[in-house]
Amino acid sequence: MNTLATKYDPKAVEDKWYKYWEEHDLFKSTPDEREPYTIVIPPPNVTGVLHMGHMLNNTIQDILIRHARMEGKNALWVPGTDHASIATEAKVVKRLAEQGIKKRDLTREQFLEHAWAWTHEHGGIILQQLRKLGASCDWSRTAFTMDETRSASVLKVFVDLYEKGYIYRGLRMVNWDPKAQTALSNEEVIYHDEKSKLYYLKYYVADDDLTGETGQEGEVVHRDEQGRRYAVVATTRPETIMGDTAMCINPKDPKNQWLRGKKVIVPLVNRVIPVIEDHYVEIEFGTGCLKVTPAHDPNDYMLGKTHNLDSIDIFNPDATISTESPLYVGMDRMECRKVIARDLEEAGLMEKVEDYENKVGYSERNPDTAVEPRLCKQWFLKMKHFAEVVLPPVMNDEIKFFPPKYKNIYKVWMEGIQDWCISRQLWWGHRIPAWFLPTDDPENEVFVVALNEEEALEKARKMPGYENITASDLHHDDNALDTWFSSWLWPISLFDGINNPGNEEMKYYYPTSDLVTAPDIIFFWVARMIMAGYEFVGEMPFRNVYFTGLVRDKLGRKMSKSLGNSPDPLMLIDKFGADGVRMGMMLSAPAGNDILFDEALCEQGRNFNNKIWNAFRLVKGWEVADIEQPEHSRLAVEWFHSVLDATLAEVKDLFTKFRLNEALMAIYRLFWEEFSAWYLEIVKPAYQKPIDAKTMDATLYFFDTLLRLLHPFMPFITEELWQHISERKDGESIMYARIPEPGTPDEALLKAMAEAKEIVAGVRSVRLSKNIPNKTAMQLNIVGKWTNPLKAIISKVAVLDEVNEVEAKDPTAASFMVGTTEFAVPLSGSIDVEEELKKLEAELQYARGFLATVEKKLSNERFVANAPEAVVAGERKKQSDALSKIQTLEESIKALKG
RNA sequence: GGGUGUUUAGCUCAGCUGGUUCAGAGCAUCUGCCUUACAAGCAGAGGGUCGGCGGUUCGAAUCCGUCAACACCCACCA
Repeated sequence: MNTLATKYDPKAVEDKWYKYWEEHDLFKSTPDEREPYTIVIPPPNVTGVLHMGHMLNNTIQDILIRHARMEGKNALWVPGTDHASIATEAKVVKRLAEQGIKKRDLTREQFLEHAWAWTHEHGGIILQQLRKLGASCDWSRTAFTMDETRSASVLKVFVDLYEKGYIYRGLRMVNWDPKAQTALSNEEVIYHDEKSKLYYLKYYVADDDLTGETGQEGEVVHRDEQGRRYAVVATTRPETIMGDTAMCINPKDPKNQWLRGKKVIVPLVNRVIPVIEDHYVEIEFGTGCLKVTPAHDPNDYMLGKTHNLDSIDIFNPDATISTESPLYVGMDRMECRKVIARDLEEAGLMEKVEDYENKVGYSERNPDTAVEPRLCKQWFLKMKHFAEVVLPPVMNDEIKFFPPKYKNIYKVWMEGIQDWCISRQLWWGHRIPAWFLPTDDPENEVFVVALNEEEALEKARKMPGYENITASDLHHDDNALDTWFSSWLWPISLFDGINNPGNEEMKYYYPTSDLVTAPDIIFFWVARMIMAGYEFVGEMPFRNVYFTGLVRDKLGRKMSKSLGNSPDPLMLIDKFGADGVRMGMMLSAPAGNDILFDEALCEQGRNFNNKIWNAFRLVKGWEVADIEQPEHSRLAVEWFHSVLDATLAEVKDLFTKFRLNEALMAIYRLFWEEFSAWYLEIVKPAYQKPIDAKTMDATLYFFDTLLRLLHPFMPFITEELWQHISERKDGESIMYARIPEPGTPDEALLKAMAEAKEIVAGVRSVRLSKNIPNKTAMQLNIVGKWTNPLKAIISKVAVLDEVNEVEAKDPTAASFMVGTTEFAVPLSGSIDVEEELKKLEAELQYARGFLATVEKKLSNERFVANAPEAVVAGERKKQSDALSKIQTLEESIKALKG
């Protein structure tokens, strides 16, 4: 008798095996003659902590990596973290603020010291957490987007792209995050529908001589009590009127013809501005009058350019009102909106206010902060060339997207691509390798782009007029690069392919195999990595991209801190074990759909662990003796080989399609149903009786193979049991055990077993309804001939002491049908004739109905004429089967009644 | 305002080019069992007009049209 506990305890084994794997360098990969299989991790924020999204994502990656390793490939999973420029800087600023330190009181160097301190303090926590999950990353390669190699790569690429003419500096209306005080790319702006107000403001006509009305139909003229005329402008942002430099109407708008050529007065501000005309203005929107604020709206900026308008920037970088404004200086924009609405109302300059719903852009990294359009000089990367290069390989599946619906999303983005704003007014990040030279004309900057200051100086001295310049005259650009400007190089820079092109590692590991990521960064990251791959290596960065779903709670809501519906992954691991949680994640993760996470799934995972554990206890408890192999065991071994082969083939196929949850489910059922409930029950020797060697060997082989199949999903318990199943050498691990190639299953045998199971279920059903204990051996009669080859199995599992062929059924026996064959279990006592009749008659009725539909089909000449022969033959078979079944039932009923 | 995807059992999902793998799986539910591996378990059972309507076809969950609901992506109507 074995002494193992009846419940599996993950805590006792998980850390032990992780340590073992690390100590024996089992995650490590170096180039060799095997086929490589490579994944680069989507680098998490260096100071972040593990959340459910990471959990899902990294579980999938680990499953793929472990599976590839067990297929004999040289599997490498490269880990690392991202410096997350804007998010990390925000955290550091916040912490400094808590200590009473303001960022602007620090020098760049001082600030960076704090940032590095923060990074070292929190950095890598998330990588420790990944270890708990079982992630088999090659930790010796752990990289950071701001480490030496990666930083050098970024600078080199910047200089290269500048020299190729793809990077330029331009004055543009950009998305400004007033909290972080930096520009953002278009992709970093998240639009939300928002309930707001539409304010209708009165713009009086300046020096009104009351002439100019056309009297045409449709003309709308507003007058106040004194008869003074005014235009009405609808706006959602009254606080920007201080920046108004024109009012615009559509020249074809009949309502506003009288305003043509006039000047109007900005309310409260009393600035006189011209009325301009442009077809851009929608006649139907509001009153057809648009206030133009070139400094604070992209469309207005465009109007300003075409109509040569002044631009008044009334905001400071933090979105408080600047001294350019005559009013409300220093007030926050949101506060100002309220105040100015009140003041306009009081001054009688507000026609009306309506409820309105519009879209407002928010900063991705500061979700409470509305983005402010702002005109400023930034660095941009021209994208057209890149988009043209990378669209075809995705569309023609050289790079495959799973699920493929993302191809279309990718295509639309590429076709409408805009230049990428790559500069950020931040310190935490890669400093832009540009140096400005002194110049008398502030409108025209003079700068050089170079890898470092020495080179910059050298380049500067070659410029006319700057021959004698010194290093102290150079001003290094203060801006940092967008974080994604380093992550887009990740699959290359991890192998040092930028600094050291064509090196051995690049040749071996690049292109990587699969990328696993969430779809929300398809543009930020996936698309740009493809661009970088083709641009800097001339080859795709990965062959397949598997987009996971979003992790939601079981009600389908997004996980969020405010809802409190986001479980802490480490608490889950503590409660259910890493294997249990991994399985819980995977059970709920159909390819490409969002996953509705429910703790109950981890429970199911834990229960499965326990099932495996107990199956192991059973098998390990058997004594082997030199005895004959029983017939039922021989058949069971043969049958299970076939099921195993079928599942091996199925799982192999599902892996190529990234249908991992289905693969797991197939293995789960194989283990629980086929192996535990059927196979083990068949071969299990009687209590305290030994087992024959042949069956034991086969069983251990099966168990071993099942553990291998399960290992990618549940690495810890499988290693634990695999190590116990037979003697292993130190350093040996299931991680490198091969998953066998599937053989050809014996279809006839599988079919026979399916029938055998039905017969067994029939007998068990009789037992249950007649209250016959499972231990009591019974007799089973078949009406007609036995054709099923698995009689021995049926006898053993259904606990039968006698199996006979009979001519006719004993009317007092309980009967059931499998296919067209009737089986009968003779009962010593009398059966409930009434109940048995009811059951048989119900079955008869069903069979007759079924026959009717089949015959209707067959009597349809067009069906017989048009349908393929095999289908018609199938229907005829159904017909004859139904007829024979009906006959059998009718006879039974007659016998019972008689 | 454009575009894409989804809708099949109480829940989460499979069902590929129309027909014997066609209505399936897991979980949940119900019934009976503490049967010497496992009650975190065993055995058995019930449960769906395949979102609605219309069409093509001998035949539709599957193809076409249309409507509806939900989800996501994109877009400068203040």
